[in-house]
Amino acid sequence: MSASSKERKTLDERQQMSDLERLRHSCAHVMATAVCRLWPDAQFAAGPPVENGFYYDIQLDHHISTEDFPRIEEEMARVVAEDAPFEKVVVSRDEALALARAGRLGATGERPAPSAFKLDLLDDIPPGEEISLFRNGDFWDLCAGPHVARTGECRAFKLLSVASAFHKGDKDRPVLQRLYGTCFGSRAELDAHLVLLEEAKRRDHRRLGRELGLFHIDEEVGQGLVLWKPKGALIRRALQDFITGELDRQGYAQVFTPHIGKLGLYRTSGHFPYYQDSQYAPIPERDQLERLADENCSCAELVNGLEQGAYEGYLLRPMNCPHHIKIYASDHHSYRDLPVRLAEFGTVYRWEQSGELGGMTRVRGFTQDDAHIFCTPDQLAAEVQGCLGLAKTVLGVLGMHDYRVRLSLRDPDGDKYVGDPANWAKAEAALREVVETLGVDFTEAVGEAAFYGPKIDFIVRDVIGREWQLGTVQVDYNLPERFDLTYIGADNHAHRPVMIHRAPFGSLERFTGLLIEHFEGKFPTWLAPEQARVLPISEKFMAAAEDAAGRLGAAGVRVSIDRSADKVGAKIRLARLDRVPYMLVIGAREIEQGTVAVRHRDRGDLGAMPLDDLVGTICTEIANRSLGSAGTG
RNA sequence: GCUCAUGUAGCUCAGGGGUAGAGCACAUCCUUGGUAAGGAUGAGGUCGCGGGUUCAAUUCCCGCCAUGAGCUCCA
Repeated sequence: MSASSKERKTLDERQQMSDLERLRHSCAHVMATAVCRLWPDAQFAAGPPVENGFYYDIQLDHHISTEDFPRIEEEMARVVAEDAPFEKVVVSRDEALALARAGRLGATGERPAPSAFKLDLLDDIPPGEEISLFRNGDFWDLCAGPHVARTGECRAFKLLSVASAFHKGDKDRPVLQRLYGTCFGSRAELDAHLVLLEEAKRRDHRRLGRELGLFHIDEEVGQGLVLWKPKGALIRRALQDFITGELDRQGYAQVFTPHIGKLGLYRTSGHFPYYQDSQYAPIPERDQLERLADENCSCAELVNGLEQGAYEGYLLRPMNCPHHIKIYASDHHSYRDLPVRLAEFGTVYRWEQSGELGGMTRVRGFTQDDAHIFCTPDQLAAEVQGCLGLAKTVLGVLGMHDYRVRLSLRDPDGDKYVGDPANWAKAEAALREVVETLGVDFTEAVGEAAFYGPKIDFIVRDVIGREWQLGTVQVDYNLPERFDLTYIGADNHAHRPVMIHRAPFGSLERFTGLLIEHFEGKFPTWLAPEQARVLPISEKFMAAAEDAAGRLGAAGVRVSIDRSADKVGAKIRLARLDRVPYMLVIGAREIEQGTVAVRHRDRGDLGAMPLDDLVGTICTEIANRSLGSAGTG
């Protein structure tokens, strides 16, 4: 499917634009009018409404920067004040072509240069479909609409950012400047939205990760390589323990395998050299390197030799499957043994493009909560069901309900797929049947399947609205074939098992990043790196504080003592900034009464209670993996 | 990888052709306190890295590296 056909909406869909989308789309025209007045040689491509605003793609020699925003906004305000009507004019294709050739579309007057992008967009309009222009004052644009009545309605607007984008999302087409803005029905709504954007920044896992001491990414270590600091590691351990418990219950076997493998392994799997652009470069063997150096071989010769298998080397693994496959293949299997479920927190390395890296959500080295299930075709549906149930359980325990499920199918016209069409049909039917029983909404995405099989993905949004794939369940007919995997069936003949790749978290890095944003750092007690902090009123009560912390620690609670010379108010402030769920204040009063004064991160002052009561409360909360008040926001 | 922007103390940021500043954090001391910031003093910087222009560059120019937004990509 080409980008343009994916993006192009039918006329019907366009007419169904919501009021807000209509306003924003109109504001995009207002912005284009202003840009056109300031830079008459600007060429416009497409300018649609998007989720939180609108953009217009512009080709212009002048590089628009944020410093230009005030003058563009001023000009926009003028266009709004003029309150020109948006007038729709239906034209014939020939008329539209003539106007575009005269440079009159996306313009405030005729120009020597044709409206090249508009000509291109005209080409995409199917024969027979109505072609319309919209005019506001002098500004004429090829546009199906709809629009608001007058420019005066676009009062509450703001330019947000400028970025680049390829024309029609195609990297072989020209790079355009994409100017983003937003528009609301009222100034108050706009202001509320801008406040929301600011709040979103405060939830950003990169910021919280630093403030809470969870992880660090160091230039000298390498881009996209996450260092889990002690507090982040505690969260990860809690997650791994949680998932391990679920795997034990569901009959998985845990394995451990190395992070590298010989190139031949990946030639067999098909990942080398075919996908080498997204892998770290191979590690050639030392004696081979020395021999080549002696022969004054060039780099290109080395690369060619590695690709063709003339010399051997190792690869940082881009996925765990081949190792698990080799474990499966190391034994003979009867149909009675199946399914074989091999699980590992497996670390993989992928050479993601530098512009795509960010925080923990897109990294170059990450650990999947991976497992591979080898089963008979008949077992496939039940196994997939188990996987989906696990993913759903995991998300449910964490209070993450704002996700969508995507059933990714093959494009029947595509040629990138491997395997028997009958198997595909069977697998797709099985996945659809299972996902329907899951009790969540799902969408089907044709053409999104992996080349080796269909899959089901769990997709969540981050704090700035970007969608990320987390958990995934993928059916694979390809690798069992390539590695010639077999099991002996009841008929005493060798049969090909089906493989399922699945990872309910996706990767611990991405999942933890999204979890930080989901909880705004306020992890439920079972995940909180520091579950309780003892705050002695003064140093005089340090012994009592030590005693209380000792008893909490003995009960398995992660507890610390604030030994600073600060007053209680300051200690509470710091503990709250660190998002510690339970604060225990200890002073003369508590010692006399044999209690501790408890304050909860979200619930405030809980009053005095015997320490044993509190230990019981906290331990129950941890054992139940209770969400408490976390995750409700 | 592409376009644009950014890079000054651990963090958030101000400044600006004549080798640097604030707040917070940190250290020491005073204070020993009652539920979101007690006070004083001090330490801390090759102004991302490398070139160039200049008598002089952290400041201007170029290249690189990193970060951010968007695009493209994600087996």
